Amino acid sequence: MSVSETTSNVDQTPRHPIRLVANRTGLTVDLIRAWEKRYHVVDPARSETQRRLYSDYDIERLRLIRIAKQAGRRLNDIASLPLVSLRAVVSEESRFQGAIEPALTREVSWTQSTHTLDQSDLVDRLLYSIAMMDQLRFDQLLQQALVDLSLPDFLEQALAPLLAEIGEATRRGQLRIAHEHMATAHLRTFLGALRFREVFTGSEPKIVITTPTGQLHELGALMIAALVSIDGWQPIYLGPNTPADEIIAAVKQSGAKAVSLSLTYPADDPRIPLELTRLRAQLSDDVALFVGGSAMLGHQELIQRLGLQTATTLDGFRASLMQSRTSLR
Amino acid sequence: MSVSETTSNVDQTPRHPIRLVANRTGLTVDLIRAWEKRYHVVDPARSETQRRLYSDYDIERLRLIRIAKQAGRRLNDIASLPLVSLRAVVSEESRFQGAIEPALTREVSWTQSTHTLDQSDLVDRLLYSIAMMDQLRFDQLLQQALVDLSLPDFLEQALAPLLAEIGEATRRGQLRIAHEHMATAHLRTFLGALRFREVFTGSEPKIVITTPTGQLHELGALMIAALVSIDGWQPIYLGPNTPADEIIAAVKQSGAKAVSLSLTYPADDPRIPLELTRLRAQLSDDVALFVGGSAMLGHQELIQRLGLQTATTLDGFRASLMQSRTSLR
DNA sequence: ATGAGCTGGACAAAACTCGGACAACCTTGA
DNA sequence: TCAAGGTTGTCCGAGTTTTGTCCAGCTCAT
Repeated sequence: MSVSETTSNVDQTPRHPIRLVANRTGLTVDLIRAWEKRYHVVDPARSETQRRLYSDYDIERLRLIRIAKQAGRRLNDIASLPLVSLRAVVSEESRFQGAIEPALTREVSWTQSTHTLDQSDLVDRLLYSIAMMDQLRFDQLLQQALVDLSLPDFLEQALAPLLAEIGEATRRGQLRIAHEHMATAHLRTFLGALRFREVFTGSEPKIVITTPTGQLHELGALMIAALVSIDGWQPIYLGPNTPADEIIAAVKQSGAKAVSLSLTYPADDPRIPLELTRLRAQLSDDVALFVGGSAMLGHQELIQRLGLQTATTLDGFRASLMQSRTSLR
Repeated sequence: MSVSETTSNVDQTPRHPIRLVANRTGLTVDLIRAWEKRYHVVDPARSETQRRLYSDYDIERLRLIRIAKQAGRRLNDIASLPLVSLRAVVSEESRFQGAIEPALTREVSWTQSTHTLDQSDLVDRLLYSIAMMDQLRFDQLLQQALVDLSLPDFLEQALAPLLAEIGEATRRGQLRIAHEHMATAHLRTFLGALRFREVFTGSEPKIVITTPTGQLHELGALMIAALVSIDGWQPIYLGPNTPADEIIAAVKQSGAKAVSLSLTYPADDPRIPLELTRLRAQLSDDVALFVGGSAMLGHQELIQRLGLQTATTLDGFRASLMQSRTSLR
């Protein structure tokens, strides 16, 4: 982190007080100071009265270190890594890359049990805030969960179960339609903003994300958009219910290298096969076409016949997408 | 145009007494005076008898400073920033909640923006970025416009014309449906995030915002949600297409004091009269019911008969809402 | 006349500083 | 397997700075 840190597009001018850093990183003020004292994780400038002043760069470091720590890294091992390596460590997650540091490639201890416990509790709390129609609380809980979990974990362990539970509870009459509406509208906002957590340079490969004609539910597609943006793709998000011809036009104009379609409801819409077939036929072969969502299961033969990529889990989707990215060059 | 910008198109005529400012900003009278004394946060004019008189400009300054403070800023750091920088600072924080880096706002933020957008030009540029399917540019332009304009001005002078133009251009075939989809989806995200520039204490009066059954377009409703939140209301946003019974349930459970419905398309849906009538009948008399949007015009007699409040302009809407707020106590 | 606004100053709570302590947890090696 | 020692989050106390609130004595509005 010393002088050797030449390349970084992150602002290094010190201007943030420690409180703001704590808010943004989800760390406590005490912890930020402790990390500084013990490991020199950051070296903030000082105001005239000795108040710490952090830069964007510092905040990014702290965020990444927090995530790496949560994935099981020891502070000692990562505290002095430059930002680039930290990014690498975090984006690799548990996958090994070897090129980083011998100390880092060793096995990571997973404390999964405590996590999953908290998770069910989280969903309950979220549901409760919805039932109370307490939008502020609902937002608070989502916010907190996002800080506590990495984005993929947040989507898979918090949001996906939550959506399922909301559907269930509404069907059972435990939630009114009004509750479901409020939750859906808020999640639409929340997920939409997630896409912009990443800094886009404009040089990322693009992926068109939408749902086909007749598919009105867009939350799944938005989850995908948020997810791919942390893996270095730039999503071209078209919202729900886009005809095949329009998807094709969007791909051509934007030069996208992939398309992701989310299918949820209705599952048996007769337009789905037509649209998928048309889409695959008109798209150039080097454009990958992903299909996901619960309604995908009913179209297995078709998907196979057309040679589409499918994704049953978000993680699986990320993996295949990663693959199709490397095969680009 | 650039340097002469101390005005930033917010009304600077001094007219508001300190009490009103306190109500609108959520600050105490003492605190406003203390901030003035210590940091010269504002410099209100005085009446002949030395009473402070604040302008709209002052009120917005105070609002923004309150938000920035809540995000962890120190008063000293922000007290003397010009209005545009304050807006930038706040949007840096509010763009995404939680532990997040500012993405596209970086070159905009903190330092004064060098170029201010020409109003007439703005909509054209936005349209161009849509036609190019350049989502990053589109977002950048929106973000910049929001820094240059106050929120009400942004909605009225930038967004409303833009939406009209998008509709026109699509009808004329100058934009594809794909373009319109992309723009709409992005605006949905953008507008949704605006609602959270405010700091809610939970003590604000609540207003349920939605569109009735059959009305699927939600951007108008979202504009309302963003707008009322700066006037000290807490929106309970239900998304589009909510049945009257559900609206009623939401009002009852949340204790909302007002309802705002946005009607755009289709204008002649036969369900509209039914839903409106039912709604007014079931809601208690002290709940104000506002109807707005272009499709409102076709239902004048009904609206009159039911005694609903209408709003043809956003400004008019704000005014009547303000009135119904003061009449609460 | 009663309530609200004005000023200057006092006061106290909150927030930040530092050094250090401590308990919970983990790793390691006998 | 258990003890020793390392790691790490949290807390404490005492001193400083920042910030919110309150007061006294005054003027002014209704």
